Amino acid sequence: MARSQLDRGPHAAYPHGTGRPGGGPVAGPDADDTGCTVLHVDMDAFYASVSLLDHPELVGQPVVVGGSGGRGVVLSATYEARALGVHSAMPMGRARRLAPHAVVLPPDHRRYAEVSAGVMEVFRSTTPDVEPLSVDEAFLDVRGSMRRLGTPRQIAGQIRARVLDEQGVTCSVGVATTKFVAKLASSRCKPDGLCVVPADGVVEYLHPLPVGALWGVGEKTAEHLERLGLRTVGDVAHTPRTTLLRALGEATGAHLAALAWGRDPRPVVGRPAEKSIGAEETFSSDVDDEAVVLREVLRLSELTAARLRAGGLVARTVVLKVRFADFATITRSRTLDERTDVSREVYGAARALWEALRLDRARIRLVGVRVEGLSSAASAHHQMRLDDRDRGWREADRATDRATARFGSASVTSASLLRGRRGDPGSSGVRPATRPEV
DNA sequence: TCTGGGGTCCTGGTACTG
DNA sequence: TCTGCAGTACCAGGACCC
Repeated sequence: MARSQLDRGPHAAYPHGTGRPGGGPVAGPDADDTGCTVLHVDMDAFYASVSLLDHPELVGQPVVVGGSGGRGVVLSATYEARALGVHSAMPMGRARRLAPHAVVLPPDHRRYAEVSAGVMEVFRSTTPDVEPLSVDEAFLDVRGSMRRLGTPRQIAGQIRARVLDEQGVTCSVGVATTKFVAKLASSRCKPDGLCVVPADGVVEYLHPLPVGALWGVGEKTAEHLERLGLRTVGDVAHTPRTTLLRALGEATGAHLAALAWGRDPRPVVGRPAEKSIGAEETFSSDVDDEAVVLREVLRLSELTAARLRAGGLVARTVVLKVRFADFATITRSRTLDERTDVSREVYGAARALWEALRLDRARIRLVGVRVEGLSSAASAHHQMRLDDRDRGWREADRATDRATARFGSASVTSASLLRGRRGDPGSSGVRPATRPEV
């Protein structure tokens, strides 16, 4: 989806590959695709496009998808809304001022997952080498599919046609020799575009672009580079590597030095294993009541631990995140003696971290709970059987998971969470079973 | 002008250990 | 027993991406 700086940057020096002074197209739908076996497919305004499938009467109108609460941000917007200045991640209040007549739709994540699965199926029937980046974009390595399906350009065309035909939404495809350049190309031919960056045109394509086009350069790094007098990718490319390393650190400096010359050795691989799982929640208004904060920490701990168990994982480290009313954010973490997937243990660690902060009626905007150091539960549980310190809690969690799977997430909750919901209208029709307080 | 939520990666500091 | 050192783990924060 178009959310990065890449997407928001000014257009390429040779947009849509109409040509370059004194030569063939440096990039565009008709450029030479020899050796360009990496495709980046990015759905156009995905959430908004999918929402319009269920609201065809709104096609052609400015539509914004986002939370309707006071603190929501724009998840996606149609190109008609974008023309008015609305973009994703923008606060909803500001979007409403920019586009007062825009229709605001709430997100429908179930529907997005459905369409995403269909799109990914198109990708996988094209090549087994698919690396999903998110629900709406993926890298494809089509080297092994060319004999069957044609040139990379032809394959890109087939994918675009099938996605539109089967799912009713458009996508843009970048075709290049590397992931970075393919991603850049797809972002710069949106919407509903195709852009090939030929192997011998990469440097010419990259160097006029602003530094923000480099993958990993956000607002802060761009400012940093600007202070060094570096405004374009070409400026970065012609800066001594040692200077970049000194200014940006070893990893970032080396990364940018390579990307600026179009060097990106990362292969297209399947989705790597998750490294952390977490949940966070922004309160609808700032909270200074510790009991309210702890109830939320409990709910987030249970949610996080349930996701651990659903994935057959255990975690070693628990991280508590707190954002204050002034947006200052801190994190505190604790590494446990034993890996766990038990809600009570995750909450226990998170609560201890909260108490160690010793806050005195601080105004809290957000709390979050995250677990890291993930590994397979199968091996960890073998160890745990030798010391079944939490057998009862683990069994309670399993029972909760079964009830949740059967009756929905509202069916079982901790006693303290139930108290927190007192006065809320019941919604499930299933009488919630309470769990012991933790 | 007001900044969500789910993540990854990197950096620098500190503590621990052999 | 103490000290210095190097390697490693942990911790906290920042930046970035979608």
